[in-house]
Parts: sequence; structure tokens; C-alpha cells
Amino acid sequence: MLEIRHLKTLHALREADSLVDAADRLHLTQSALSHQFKELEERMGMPLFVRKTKPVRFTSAGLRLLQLADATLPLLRAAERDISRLAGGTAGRLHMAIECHSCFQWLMPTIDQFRDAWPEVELDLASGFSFAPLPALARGDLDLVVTSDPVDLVGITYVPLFTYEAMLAVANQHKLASKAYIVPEDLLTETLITYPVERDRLDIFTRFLEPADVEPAQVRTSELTVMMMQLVASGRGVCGMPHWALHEYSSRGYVKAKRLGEKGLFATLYAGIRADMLDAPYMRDFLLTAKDTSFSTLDGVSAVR
Amino acid sequence: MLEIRHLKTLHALREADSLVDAADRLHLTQSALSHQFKELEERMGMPLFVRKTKPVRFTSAGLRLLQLADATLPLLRAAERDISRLAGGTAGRLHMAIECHSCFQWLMPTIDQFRDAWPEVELDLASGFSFAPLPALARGDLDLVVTSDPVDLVGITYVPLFTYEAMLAVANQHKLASKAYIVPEDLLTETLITYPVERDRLDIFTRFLEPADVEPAQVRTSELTVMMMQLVASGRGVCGMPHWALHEYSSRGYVKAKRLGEKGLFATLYAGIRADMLDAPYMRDFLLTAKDTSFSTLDGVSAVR
DNA sequence: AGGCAAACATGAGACAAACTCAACCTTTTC
DNA sequence: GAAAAGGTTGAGTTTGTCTCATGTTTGCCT
Repeated sequence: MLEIRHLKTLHALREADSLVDAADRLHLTQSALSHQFKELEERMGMPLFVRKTKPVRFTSAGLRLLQLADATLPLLRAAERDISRLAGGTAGRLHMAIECHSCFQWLMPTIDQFRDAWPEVELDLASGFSFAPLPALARGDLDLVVTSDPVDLVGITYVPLFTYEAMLAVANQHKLASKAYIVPEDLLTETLITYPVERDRLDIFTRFLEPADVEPAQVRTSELTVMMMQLVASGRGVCGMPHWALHEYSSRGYVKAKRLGEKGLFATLYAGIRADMLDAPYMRDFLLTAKDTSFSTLDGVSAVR
Repeated sequence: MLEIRHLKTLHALREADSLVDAADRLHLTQSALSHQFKELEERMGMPLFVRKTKPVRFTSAGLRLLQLADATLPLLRAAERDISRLAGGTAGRLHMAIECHSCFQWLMPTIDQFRDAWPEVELDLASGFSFAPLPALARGDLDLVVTSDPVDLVGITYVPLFTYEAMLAVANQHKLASKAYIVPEDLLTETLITYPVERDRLDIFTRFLEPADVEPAQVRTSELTVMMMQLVASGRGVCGMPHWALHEYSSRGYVKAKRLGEKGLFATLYAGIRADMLDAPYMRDFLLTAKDTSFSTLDGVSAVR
């Protein structure tokens, strides 16, 4: 019924002040516009503009359509631009979300480095999707999700970034500080500090405490890593944390990092992306950069590769 | 390049889960869709969806276009609906703005009555356009503006609604209360209370004080009519006001209403509308209702007709 | 008034776009 | 392993949209 062409014509007509001028702008003949309007006005059942006036005057219907044009044409142009970027492959969009709180730390150097290499790519670290990032990824609202448990989802591929050890931070003078490694039962009498997210997203619960059916004496949450470290250092509790996130504190003797279980608790971080994005050059490069920076960031912190 | 048809097809495809189903919904053959997508994907330079999967899966480009479809198709439908309402003539939109503060009082009964008669018409008393309602009217953002000074503007027609007398409200024991009528010089020593708008929109300045080159001792503003009446009654100032707006207070002996100048200061309220809206049945009816209710509201208040 | 120019309308024909039909792959299903 | 279902492809037809040529209206000039 109504076509984009019509909106473009109306828009041009408003700028041009006459059919002849508008036709020029659109690289069409005046006749074409005349036909177009005649047919459109027939379909709409009413005139869209008054002809004989010098600066053309629109009727209410014409104004309503102009309003529509003003609202939609920019959206259209933006979408077309995005698509041709996608097709070009040299630029595009990279909206990310991270499931793991402590990942900012290593993601930031990656982002900085990537921004230099691909200034054209629109980078964004989304904060609004932290509740359900994977559906947003599938929907197209996000382009990359950093997660430690890859859920099998059609069209989503997971690229392993690196493996790290989850450890327990305890105060230096804590009674657990002298043990070679922590067992689940050690936490029966402890206060466990975690990020404020659901338990099933925390490895220390799903892969350490729950298999042994152990519940800590108390659980409290904190948003910020530094805050958690303060609480730990002052003996107010213990907390599970990626080993590289702890390194900054443990290497300075602020807290002690203890292995969880005899063999340690290891987890792998993955980048989840839509399968077809693997082909985009900037995406390949981002993933390589991410791996690289994680290696160098974690170097000397004995990251498991 | 990109056409609405494409967005509709993509949208249908998402709902339908297969080309065959989508074709059915669009009353087209499956072949048509296949051709359509082939050509579109060629133009876009990349695939838009993965075929062989049962619930079809979209690529990033496809998702981007779906996002566009979600944003634009509703706008389009809304516009088409508005247009056909306009064409039908029995329903439509009536977004109003009033330039005159005290007009709410008589506009409300008009609106109430009109709403009963034309429930299909989308009524709105806009507040956001009080700064420059006439351009908004010309642009199509508004459909009717109540004003007391009709500015000549192409495409805008003014329909006179009614004429009223602007009077001066003074306290009962005020020294001016005993005069037969007020002359500009009477205000030299008075505090004048007005609505908080520019002076050139206030008749008492433009048509009474300024021609005589008189400036009141003081000018203060107030948003609310009742507030102004309180100030006047307690002798804190005087204020110009349509005679019918004063009636509620003067008839109860709360304040006194005095004529401005020997012959009185009369003003006419007009409804400004776009010329082509004069044909809309609901608009004609609204204007008649407005005149009618103003007569009855002002009855016994000796409005000048 | 007459005549001229500019703006718009209209009819016919050219051409392209988009659809249908029919035949042909490809994958899934029983 | 055949049938069914989903999708592709090429040919042909329909539909629609443009241009070209020409007609009509309006405003303007002297």
C-alpha cells in the first residue's frame, strides 16, 4: 500500500517547494511524481498537498505522512548503513556483555587495544543485559557475551578464551591460611562473600559446595572487588574469586589465596557469539586480541592455558 | 533499495518458522519469497537467514533488519490508520492547545460534550506547545489552537468562537471599586497581577496600558486564577481577566469587576485550524459545540456575541 | 486582452520488477 | 528407499512505474 518511495517523495517535496524541483532532486521526471501522487492520493482517498501555491502546502493527511517519513527514514538509513558495514566486514558493531563480575579487569585492556586497531567498529559494553545476555545475543541486541558456562543454543558459537583457577581469598591470620588446600567442609563455619548474583552462576556453589552438600554459616554479598577484599582482610569472611583477580591483592600480602579442593577448581571463560559473526574480520581479531591480552595480563600469575 | 515488502516478509518469516508458512500468511507463493530473498541478499551482500533449520535462524544482518521492521512497521500501520480515519471523516485526531490561560474553564465543558458525541476521535489538550502553538499547528503536530490574535498564516483558518470583555478585578474596598470605569492612569500606582506569559500576549498591556504609555507600579505573576483572586481580594493588587472568568468571584461579592476604558475592552477568541480540516465532520461539530457551550456557559454573564 | 512561461496533468508506450507456474534439487521421515 | 516437505531455479506473465510527448491551468507581463 504505502511505500518508502512515497515517503521519500513527500520528504523531497517539502524541501523543494515544487513538484518540478522535487523531481529534480529525486532524479525523476515531473511526470513521474505527478503520476505517483495521483495514484497515492487515490489510494488514500484524499489530497495530500495543495498544488497551486508556491511553497507547496500540505494537507493534514500529507502532514501526517511527512511525520511518518521523519520518523522512519532515519531509521531506514541507519539500518542500511549497519548492513553495508556488516557486509563490508571491515567495520560494524560489537556490543558486549559479561556475566562474570571480575572480568572487567582483563576485558578493559582488550577493549583498549581493539579500539585502536578498529576505530570504525562501534564498541559498547552493555550493562542492561546482565540478567539474560544469551537471549539478547540470539535476538541481535548483543554481539558478544563473555560467560563461563556455555549453554547450547542454535546459532550461537562459543570460543574458549582462557582457563583460570578459582581460589579462596582468606585473611592472612585466618585459621585456613595455613592449609595446603580448602575442602568444602572448611566453609561450614565461615561467612562466604559473593557478588550479588544467583547462586547457580557462582562456581564455588555449583562446583564446590553443592556437590558436597555444604552450606556456609553465612553468605553475604558485595558489588565491588575491593570491598570484598577489605572484608576478607579484616577477617569478616572468605570469598571465591578468579585467581588472576586475586593476584593484585595476594601478591602484596593483603590476603591469602588458597586452592579449592586438592586438584583446584578450574573454569574456562568463553566468548559467545552468533555463528555467522565468526567470519567478520573484526570479530576474529577481537577474539584473538582477547586471548592475547588475557595471556599477557595473567602472565606470571600462572594462568592455565 | 530496501522496501517495506522486505520488512513485512522478514517479519512474517520470523512468525512462521518456514518460507512455506510465511508465504501462506502473505498470500504469496513460496517461490515468490525465495526470489525475493535471493535478490535482497544479493543487494545486501550477505545471507539474511539460514534455510535448512526448522525454526529458521536469522543471521546478524537478518536480525538487524528485523529490528528495523519492529521499529517501523508499527509506525507505518499507525499512520495508515490515521489516514484512513482522516479519509473516512467520521473519526480522527483533535489535538488542541490554548494560548489563553483562563480558557480551560469554558473549554472543558466543550470537550466533555464533544467526547460523548465523537468517542472515536482522539482528543488531546496539549500542554507542551504553549510556547509556539501556531507553527505546531502548521506542521501538523496540533489540530486546533485557541487564540485571541489570529496571525495570518498560509493554510490556517480562524473561526471566531465568541467575544468577551476583559475587565479589571479589584478588591471590594479598593479605591478604584467605586469608579464607573478604569482608565490606564489608574494603574500607575497599582500592582498588576498577570499570568506568567510574555506581555505581548496580554491584552491589558497591548491594548490598554501600552497605547497610553502607562506602566503599573509593579507587576507580579501567578499561575492559578484562584490564587490571583485571593491576592486581589486581599488588596495586594489588581488583575485583568475575561469577564466570564471573573463572574464566579464577582457574583459572590468576593471581588469587583471593573470596565477597562469608557467603552470596555473587548476581545474575540478564535479557533485556528488547518484549512482542509474545515471539511472534517467532527471538526465542524467541535466548532459548533465550542460556540454553543460558550454561549450557555456565559449565559447570564452578558457575553457579547 | 492577448500572449507567454511556468507548473502541473494526462495518455501511450517502454521497461523493469515481482509474481506464478512448473520442474528440479535436497533433506527429513517412516 | 520412497514419499513428503522445504527450498531453488528458469521461463513466462502480470503489474506497476517510469519517460516522452502533449494538453491544461495559472499567473504574469506589456
